[in-house]
Amino acid sequence: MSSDAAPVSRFVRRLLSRSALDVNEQQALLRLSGQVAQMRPNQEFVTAGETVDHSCLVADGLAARHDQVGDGARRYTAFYVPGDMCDLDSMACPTTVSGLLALTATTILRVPHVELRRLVDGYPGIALAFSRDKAAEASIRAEWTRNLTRKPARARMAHLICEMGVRMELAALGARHSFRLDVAQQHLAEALGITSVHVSRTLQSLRSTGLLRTKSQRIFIEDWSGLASLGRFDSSYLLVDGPDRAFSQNKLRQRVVRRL
Amino acid sequence: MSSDAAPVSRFVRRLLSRSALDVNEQQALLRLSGQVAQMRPNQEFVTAGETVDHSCLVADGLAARHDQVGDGARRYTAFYVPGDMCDLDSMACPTTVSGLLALTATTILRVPHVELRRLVDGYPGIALAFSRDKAAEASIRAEWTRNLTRKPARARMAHLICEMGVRMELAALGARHSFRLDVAQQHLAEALGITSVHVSRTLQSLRSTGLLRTKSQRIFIEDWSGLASLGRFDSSYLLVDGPDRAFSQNKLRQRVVRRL
DNA sequence: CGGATGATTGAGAAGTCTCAACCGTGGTGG
DNA sequence: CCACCACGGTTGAGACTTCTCAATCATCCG
Repeated sequence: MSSDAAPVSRFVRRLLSRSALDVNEQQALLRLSGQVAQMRPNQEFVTAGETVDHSCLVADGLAARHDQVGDGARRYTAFYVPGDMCDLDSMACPTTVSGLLALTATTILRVPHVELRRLVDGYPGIALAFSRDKAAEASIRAEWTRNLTRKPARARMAHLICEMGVRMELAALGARHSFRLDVAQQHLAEALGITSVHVSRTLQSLRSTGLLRTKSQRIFIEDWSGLASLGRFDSSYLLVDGPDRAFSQNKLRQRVVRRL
Repeated sequence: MSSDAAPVSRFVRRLLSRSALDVNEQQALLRLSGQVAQMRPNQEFVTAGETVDHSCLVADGLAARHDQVGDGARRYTAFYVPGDMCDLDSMACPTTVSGLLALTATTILRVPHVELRRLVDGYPGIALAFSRDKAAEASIRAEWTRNLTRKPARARMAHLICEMGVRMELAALGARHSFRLDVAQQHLAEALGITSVHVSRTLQSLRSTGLLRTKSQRIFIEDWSGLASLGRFDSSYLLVDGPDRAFSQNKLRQRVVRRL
C-alpha cells in the first residue's frame, strides 16, 4: 500500500470547488492513501458485477464508466478527469453494475472504503462534501441523458467538448478553451451515441465553421460562445460556483492544499 | 402541515427492497410528515433554479425530472413512480438544476429536509438506505443514458416499458406485465428522444409483433422475454434483490410496514 | 521500411424527422 | 340528446441525418 499526495490534493481541490472544508478536514483528506495502479489505454480497472472494497481516484489520464452490450459495442455513461473519485457510490453499493476503464494511459489510486468511511463518520464537512460530489455526478449524468436526446451530432459534440473544457480547467489541467483530450474518436463516438465515422465528419464540420481547432490530442476552442450556444451548454449542472457552495474563507483554506 | 401514512409506507417498502431497516428505523420513517399537494397533468412542482427546503415523495400518479430547452421542447431525464423520493440530492444541494413535474394527476408529499436530516443523523441504517437509494437513482440515470445511445426506437421503447413494469411491480402497483402507464405519447417521446409521431409508429410496431397490447392507459406485455431481449433489458441496474441487499430477516421486518 | 492503429472519404441504405391532414374519443354546452 | 370542440393518436410523403461498409490515407513505432 503506497500513497501519493498529489492526486489526493487534486481531489481535495475539486471538493473545495463545491463545499467548504476546514483545515482539519482537508488535512484528514490529504492523509488518504491507497494502492497506485497504472493503466494502459482501454484497460479496465473495475469490471461490472464485481464487488469492490475501494473507490478509484483518477490521478492522471482519463477514465470512463462503460457498459459492454451484447454485440461487443461499448457505450460510455461518464468520463472522469484527474481529481475525480470514480465511484463513491460503491461505498453504499459495493457490487458494481458498470465497469470502469482507462481511455488513455491513466494512473489511478485505489482508496479503501474503510478509510473513506472513517472520514465520513469523523468529519461532517467531509460527509457533506461527498454528498455534494455524488449529487454533482448524478447531475452530470442527467445532463448526458439530455445531451443525447433530440440533438444533432454537431450540438452533442459541442456540448461534450465544452463540458470537458470546464472540467479540465477546474482540475487545473488547462484552460477551458485549450486543453488536452487524449481520446480516440471511437471513444467520443461511444460517449455521444454516434459512429466514429460520424465523429470524424462532425469534427471536420466544427473545424470548418471556425469553432475549434485540434492539434495532436489538444483541443483549441476558437469561439467559446459559439460552441456553447450550438451545444446549448450551460455549466450550472456541474454544480460549481453555485449558490450552494459555502465559500466563506475558502480562498484562505485552499492554501492548505496548495502548500503540499 | 398535514401527514399521510400510506405514501410514506410505500416509500419505506421501497427502501426495504434495497436495504435492511430495523423496527425502530422503520417506525421513525413512518412518522415522517409533510405537506400534501395535488398536481394536475403537466403541472410543475419544482422549478429549475429554485432553492428548496424539502424533498418530494410521489404518493400517487407519475412524475418526471425535466429540463426546458430553449425552443420550448422538453426532455425528461427520470421518471418517478409512487414511493419514490424525487430529490434526496437536494438535501446536499438545495438549489435545483432541473425541474420536476407531474405527468398525470399526481399527489406529492413535501417532506422537510430538517426531518430527513434528523433521521439520517439519528439512524445509521436510514443513512445507508438513503445512500443506496441515491446510488440506485444514479444507476438508473446511467441506464437511461445507455438506452438513448445507438439503439433504434423499438429497442428504446422496449427498455423503458420493461423498466416501468418492474418499478411499478416493486411499488405494488401492478405486475410487470400488466400495469397502468398513464402518460401521453408526447411524454414517452420526450423521455426516449424521439418524436411523438415516431412513438406512435413504434408502439404500433411493438403491438403488431405481438410483444404487447395497450388498452386505455394500461400496458399488457404479452411476451416479456421478447420485449426484454429487444430492449436489452437487464434489471440489475435497478439495484434490487442484488447481492448488496442485507436481507437478514427482511421478510419479518417488512410486516411493520404492511401492518399500517 | 513495414505494420498497426486511427482518421478520412465515398456511396448507398436505413432510420427518423417534419409537416400536414385525418381520425377517435371524451367532455361541454346548446 | 346531439353538435361541437379539444386533445391526443394515426397516417402519409418527402427530406434529412446518420449508418454501414469498404477503401484509402496519415501517423507513429518497432
